[in-house]
Amino acid sequence: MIQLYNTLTNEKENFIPLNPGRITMYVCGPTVYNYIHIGNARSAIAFDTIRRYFEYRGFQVNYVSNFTDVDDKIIAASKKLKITPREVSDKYIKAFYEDTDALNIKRATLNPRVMDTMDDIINFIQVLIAKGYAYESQGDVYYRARKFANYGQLSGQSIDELEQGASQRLNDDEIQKKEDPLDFALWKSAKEGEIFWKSSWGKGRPGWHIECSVMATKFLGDTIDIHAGGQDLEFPHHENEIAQSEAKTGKKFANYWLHNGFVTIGEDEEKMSKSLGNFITVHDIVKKVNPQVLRFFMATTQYRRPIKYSQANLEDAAANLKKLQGAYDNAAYRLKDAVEIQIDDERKKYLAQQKIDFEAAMDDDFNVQNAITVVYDLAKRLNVYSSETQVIKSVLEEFMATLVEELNIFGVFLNVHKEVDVDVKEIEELIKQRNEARKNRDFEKSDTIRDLLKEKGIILEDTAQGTRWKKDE
RNA sequence: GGCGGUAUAGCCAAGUGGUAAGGCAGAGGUCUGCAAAACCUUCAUCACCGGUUCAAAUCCGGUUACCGCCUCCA
Repeated sequence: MIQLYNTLTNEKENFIPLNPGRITMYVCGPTVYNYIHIGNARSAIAFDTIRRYFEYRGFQVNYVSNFTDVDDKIIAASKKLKITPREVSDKYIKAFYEDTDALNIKRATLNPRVMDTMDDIINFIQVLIAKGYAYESQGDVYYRARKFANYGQLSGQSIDELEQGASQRLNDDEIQKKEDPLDFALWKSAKEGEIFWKSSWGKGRPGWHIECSVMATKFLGDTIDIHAGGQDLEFPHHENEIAQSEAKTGKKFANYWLHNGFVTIGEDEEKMSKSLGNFITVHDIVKKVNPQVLRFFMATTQYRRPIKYSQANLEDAAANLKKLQGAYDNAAYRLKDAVEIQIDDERKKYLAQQKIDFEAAMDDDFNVQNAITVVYDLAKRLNVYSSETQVIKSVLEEFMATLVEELNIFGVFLNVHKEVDVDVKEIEELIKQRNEARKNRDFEKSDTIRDLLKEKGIILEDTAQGTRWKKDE
C-alpha cells in the first residue's frame, strides 16, 4: 500500500485512488514569463518521479499541469519586449519544454493554458455568483471567503488570523471594492492598454487562483486524486482553489494534497525564488552541469525536504551517478564471455527481495533515500559478480535490467548504448600495441600509449578479460 | 504574533523505545608492472536542559538556532 503525506490532514495516509488502477493528478505549473529556475525544476522533477513510480506500480496516470499565461508579469514583459502576451508565453513555453526534456521530465498528459480556457473560467465564476459565493464590484468579481465554512483548513489557520493578515495589506482601492479584506479576486477589470476578455462584468481577466480550479475540474473531474505544487502555494493559492471548487461543485476537490520543499541557496540556505532574485535558471545551468546529474541530484532527495543547492552536493551526485553507471558498464563488459545458463535460485531470490525493499521504501511517501540505498546495494553486488571468473549471462542481464528499471523511476537513464564519436579502430590498434609492449615488459612504451590515449580522452582499464576503454566524462 | 518545517560524523542522509542504515570525502588494505575500476576494513552517542522508563536520537516538558508560509512565488 502506497502512503502519502497529505498536507490537508498533516498525516501520512494510505493512498486509495477514486478509480482502481487510475490516478488523476493536477500539478500547478509555472507562470511563463521567464525561463524556469531550478526551484521550478525541483517541483517538476519531484512530481515527475512520483508519477513515474505510480506508473511503475501499474497505475495509469492522467497528469495535468497548467501554464499561467495571463498575469501581470506577462503583461509587463509583453510591453517591454513589444510583443503580444501570447508571444511571450509561447516563447517561454517552448523553453520550458526544452529545459524539462533535458531533465527527463515526462510531458504531462495535458498542459492547458489560461487563454484557451477563458469561457470555462467565466462560466465557473458565474456559477459562484449565482450560488452567492461571489459578487461583482465595479467590474471586479470577488469571492466571499467567510461564506466558505472550511476556509483555512489547508493552511491550518483560523479565519480570524487570516483576516488580521489580510486587513494589513489592503490598499484603498481594495478596501472600497471588497466586502471583507479576506475576499479574493476571481475577475479583475482591465486597466488601460491591458489584454482583456469580455464578460458580463465588463472587460477584464481572471484572478490567479480561479484558473487552476477550472482546469482541474474541467480536465480531471470534480474530485481529483492528487493535487500538487510547491509549499509556497499552500496559502493562499491552494486554499482558494479549494474554496472555489468546492463551493461550485459541492464535492471534495482533491483527496490528497502534496507539497514539495524548496531549493535553498547560499550559506543561510535561503529559498530560491524569482522574487528574491537569487535564482539560477535551468537554461543556464545545463550549459555547465550535466542535466542527468542535476536530475539525479534532485530526484534522490525526498520531495518534501529542502534541497541545498551547492557545488559540493552536485559533485556528490555526479560521483554517485558515475558509480552506478560504472556498475552497469562493468557488467556489460562481461556479457561477451558469459555463459548462457539459467539464473541460480540464490540470485533470483536476492533480486526478488531487492525489489520488495525498493518498493517498500518508495511506498512510504516516496522515501527515495532508502530506495536509493537498495539500488546501491544492487550495484555493489553486481560489481562483485562482474569480477568473478565465470559469469552467467542471465544473471548479468537481470541485475542490469533491475538497475535500469529502478533508476528510470528517478528519471535517470543509464547510458545503455554508448555513443561513440571516436576512431574505434585507432584506439584498438593502440591498445594492441600497448599490450604487446606489456607482454615484453616494456612499460615505458605501454605507459606512453596509455598517456597518449588519455590526452584524447580515452581511459584504459586492464581487466582479467583484457583491456577495455571508455571515454573520460 | 499565528501556522508549518528542520536540527544525527567534514558533507549528504536513514532511523518514531532496545543500545546509531547507506553514499561522498578521508585513512589503511586487496588486486595491478604501475594505474584505472572494483572490493574489504576503518571513521558519530544523535542542538541544549530537565523528566518518564530496566532501556530514548526516538516519549513528555522546556530552551536555543535556522528555514518557510501568513503579499507574487515551485
